[in-house]
Amino acid sequence: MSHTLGIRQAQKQKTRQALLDAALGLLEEQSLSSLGLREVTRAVGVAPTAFYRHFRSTEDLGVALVEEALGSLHPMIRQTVAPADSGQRITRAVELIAHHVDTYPAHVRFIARERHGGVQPVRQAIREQLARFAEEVKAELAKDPESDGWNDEDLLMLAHLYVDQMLITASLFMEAMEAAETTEFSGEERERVTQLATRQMRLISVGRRHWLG
Amino acid sequence: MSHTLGIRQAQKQKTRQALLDAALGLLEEQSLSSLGLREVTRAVGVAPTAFYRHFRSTEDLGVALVEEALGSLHPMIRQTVAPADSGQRITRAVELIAHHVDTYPAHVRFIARERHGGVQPVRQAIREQLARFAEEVKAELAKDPESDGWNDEDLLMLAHLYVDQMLITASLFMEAMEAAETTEFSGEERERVTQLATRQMRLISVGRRHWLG
DNA sequence: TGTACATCAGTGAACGCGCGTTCACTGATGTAC
DNA sequence: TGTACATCAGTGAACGCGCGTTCACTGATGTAC
Repeated sequence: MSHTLGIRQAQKQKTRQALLDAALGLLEEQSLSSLGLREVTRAVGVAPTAFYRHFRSTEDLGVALVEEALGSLHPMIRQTVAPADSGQRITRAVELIAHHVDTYPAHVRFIARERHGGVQPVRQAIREQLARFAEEVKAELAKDPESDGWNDEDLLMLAHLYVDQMLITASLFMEAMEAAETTEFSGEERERVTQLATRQMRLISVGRRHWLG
Repeated sequence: MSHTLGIRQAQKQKTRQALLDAALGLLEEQSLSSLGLREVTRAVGVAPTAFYRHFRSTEDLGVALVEEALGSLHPMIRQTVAPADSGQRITRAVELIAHHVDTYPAHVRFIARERHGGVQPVRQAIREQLARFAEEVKAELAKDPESDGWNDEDLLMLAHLYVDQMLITASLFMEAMEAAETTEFSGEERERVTQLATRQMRLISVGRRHWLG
């Protein structure tokens, strides 16, 4: 039978998750380096000191958020690079990215913001996870017949290009969402980003097909 | 004859520049959204209240830093896309980017960090300047014979791809520099980034050459 | 099943500190005559 | 050139406030017998 957590453990995890959620919400309008411990506990409704039962500092909480945010990204990336013919793969990838931004906007914003942000351990955690994703994408790409004759280094180079391009596209959808809240052109902006991202990925795919050719 | 500033104006500009320089230094280890006004004036050696003679807030100072940082980038981008044969153009572009990161590391870090940072007016200022750069790159690309048959939209799409790629490359050199301070493999890391960036740009150029082909 | 003790997530008071902002000021620089 | 007044970049004291961290605590949950 499955192991059930004790009441105490379950409640602790619930509070921890509430802290993570509250922090993610507060990070919509600021960076991790200015996020205050008291701010987070106030939003959850617990005493400031309760924070220390879960995290050493807001930096530490930030690292936990990286795991959570990139955990949600993981299955999305898997789907993105799953086999399909090239034209369809790109269309599907852009749709998946748009859907991911709709579903986890705060996660996407957090990663984009803190990837180059002011907190070193968080930057490093993001860099490590993205490197893992690139390895995974590389493994998928290697399965394509188009990858015949490619060496490992070039495949990894291409994988990084795709991963970066996914993040850029996610950021563009994010910006479009934010603009939509004030300018009422939500659908148009979104369509424009879809077109742009699709063409950029197509151009990269064309480059791939003619590489060394 | 050239107009000389009065002593008062000259001194004021000097203090203003000192505030900008100090802020840029302090932003190596944090984000703009956590930068304090008193921190900046303390670093310069003036009273906190002097800050208000130059900027309304640290946000306002941030917008001024965008102008300064992307002002220094402007001539670099011009050189980067200046005519040359394709192979040489890419080699030269990567060298120029590496040199720019060496010369203005704090500017590069600032733009990478605040492009998706927590301060909306600063994000917008960066977005506007990058859009201007993309327009400029597009104008240069349009001059190439390879651009025959390309419509405006696709040229701008390609220009954005190049601009984003330049920023990614700059970030990679930045990371390599930071890693070098602790791991003593400075030259190797740098060479690795040069190789990676060169190949990625080459792949994009191959895609360009065979686009619609 | 019941009892006695241990654990530990969350509390609440207290601390010293640096923050952003206000205000009236000073004294060097600028200007009018 | 000299004088009298205006301007204004930078000062320094003062303010109320929220911060991160410490500490001894409480009381529900867990465990041993």
